[in-house]
Amino acid sequence: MSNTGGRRKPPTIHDVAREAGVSRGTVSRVLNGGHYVSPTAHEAVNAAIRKTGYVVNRHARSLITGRSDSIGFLLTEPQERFFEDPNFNVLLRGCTQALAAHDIPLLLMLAGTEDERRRITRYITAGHVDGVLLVSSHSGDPVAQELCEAGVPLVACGKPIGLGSKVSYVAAADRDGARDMVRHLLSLGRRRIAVVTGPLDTPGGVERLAGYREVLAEEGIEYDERLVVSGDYSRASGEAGAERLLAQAPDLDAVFVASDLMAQGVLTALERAGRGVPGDVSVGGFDDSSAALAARPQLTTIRQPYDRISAEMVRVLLAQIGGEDPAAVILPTELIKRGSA
Amino acid sequence: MSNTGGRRKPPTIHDVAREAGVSRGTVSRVLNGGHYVSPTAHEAVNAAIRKTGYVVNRHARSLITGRSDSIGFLLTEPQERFFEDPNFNVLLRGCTQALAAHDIPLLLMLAGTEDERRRITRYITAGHVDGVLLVSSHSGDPVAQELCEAGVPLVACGKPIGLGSKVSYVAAADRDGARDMVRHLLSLGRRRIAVVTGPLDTPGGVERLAGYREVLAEEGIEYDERLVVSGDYSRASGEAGAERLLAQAPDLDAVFVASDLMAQGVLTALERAGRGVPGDVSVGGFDDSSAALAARPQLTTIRQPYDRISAEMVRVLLAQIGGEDPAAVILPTELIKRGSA
DNA sequence: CTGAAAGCGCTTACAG
DNA sequence: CTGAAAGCGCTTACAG
Repeated sequence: MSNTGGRRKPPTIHDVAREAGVSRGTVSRVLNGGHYVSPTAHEAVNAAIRKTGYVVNRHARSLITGRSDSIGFLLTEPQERFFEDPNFNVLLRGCTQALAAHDIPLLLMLAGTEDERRRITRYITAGHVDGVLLVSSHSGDPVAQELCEAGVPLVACGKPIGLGSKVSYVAAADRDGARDMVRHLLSLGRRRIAVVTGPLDTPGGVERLAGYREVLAEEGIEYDERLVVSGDYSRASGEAGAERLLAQAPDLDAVFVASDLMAQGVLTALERAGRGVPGDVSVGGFDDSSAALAARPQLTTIRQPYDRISAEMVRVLLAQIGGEDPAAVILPTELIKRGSA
Repeated sequence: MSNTGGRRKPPTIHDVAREAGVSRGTVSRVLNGGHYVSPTAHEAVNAAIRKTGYVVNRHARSLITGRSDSIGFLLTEPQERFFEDPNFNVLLRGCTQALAAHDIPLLLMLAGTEDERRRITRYITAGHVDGVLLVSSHSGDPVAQELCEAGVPLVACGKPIGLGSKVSYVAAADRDGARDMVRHLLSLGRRRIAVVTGPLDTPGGVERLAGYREVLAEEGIEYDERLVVSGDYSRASGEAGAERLLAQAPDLDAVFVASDLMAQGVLTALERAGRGVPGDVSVGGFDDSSAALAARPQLTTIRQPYDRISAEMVRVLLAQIGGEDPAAVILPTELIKRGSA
């Protein structure tokens, strides 16, 4: 207990064995599940562990098991998005906590530049982590590609475009969510519904637009290109997108925005244009991130179940590391009504 | 290169040695700085490394060096703040990148609950990381206390209250920043300047209030308790604080808010009360986080140099791990003028 | 400048 | 159920 200054050498399995009066093999067996150990020995070892304050040396263990018992959280998006988007935080926290429950540390890896990508790919394929939680849904991500080919267990957040079906992912039901929102806007009496999509090389970009088109078609409303612009999920792109929409289709009476952050930008542009929300224009977001509550008015939006998404990502990844086959998990979304629509 | 399915066994130092026609000791020497190695051997080893695609096994290295070559980024704040506060993101990213430049992975550690705190303290004191970047400035943080006593190299972000002077930290010049802001508000002709402080058990809470009081005293303006309330750095606490201020001191003509996020809340409350910003009331924030740009109007604020803060935290921590004494680094702030004051 | 050898702390067949 | 022993991949004095 008393550790006066400096770090002293921590006890090893050898110290525990001596204290318990057994061999190191027996201590190790207790540490690894307690199979083939007599109750007496088991107890003696546990007591010795408590007494010595023993904690396993993970390096020694990893050296022999070949596993690192750690997981990488890899972000290949441009750096700025990471700051700005509250969703990342929620995901990162959820994954860290889910892993902590398994006593597995999370290594944060940022691969923004080409150099970083190379370094990190090398690090991962060298086996320094047992698997990777991937946040990046742009198509043709070279890092994801390489990791896949190297056989590194991998779970993506959102369906990765262009990586084939052998890669695991966890995603929200984007299309259904979009459908719910557009139907909600219709139920409000809106007919000139514009849309600000996400990047069209991401599933969220493609699928949410698809949901929008589906509902319009089902209702016999003609698809009007002037009502459609794309953003990059940033607040600024939402603002710029709304400006283009107002110029192209001044008669719009609603905007479905593919992310809450972009919706914040849309609100700014509408306010500047003198359009009241929700009086003149209804605005619907997507995510139910903290941006939805920060917006004025607060955003009616589609909740992505980020808590469940992170938990499932960890579950699927650990299963895959354990030898299971890749899997895709789709989680339902929910319409959250607030002031903006 | 071609790695068809599955993870094959990576090359070891032994493979490199054989390829280069030298002993493993020589390979190791090349890996660790190249001292006492002939140019010929050096070249042969490098070529062999390239040819085999060798990457050092960090577990084996750590086992013998006793270092983990990894750093923990420890957050002991309640979880919610982590999401909401954009400053954390900037810090986390900056630290990750600064460490990446040294090829040192960052382990993200969240110690929100008592259980997590215990688990993480154990993990760290067991030597699983070489040092810790600490984000928590509440006084009497038990984790920080324990780590300090265990002799774990530690650098805090912001001066830790109650940990004595032997712990390293990097902080912005809180008091000076607050002084600059209050002087700016005075220069605008404001005289009834209110303040929403941070938690008074954090240096940011105490010091920014101190700066406010100093300037008022210097200008012969009486300190009025009704103009002072405290928040917890959250948006909601800013909103609530402004409401109390409006009730206690309806004649206020400016508010200095100790964080941008709280300032967003203040803006919401002022708007609801029908007070125009900056017409009726000038509002000054602190941080220059993304919240400052998201606010309407955009916030005049005090920039904390988070890029430099994270870089310095890493520098000081690595120095300390290398045997240097603890150090405190204070970085200057800057007044950023925008629309709110 | 270089090789042979010891040893870091653990796990895991292998005999008993 | 248990111990003795080999071995994971590396670094580092130690001789030369």
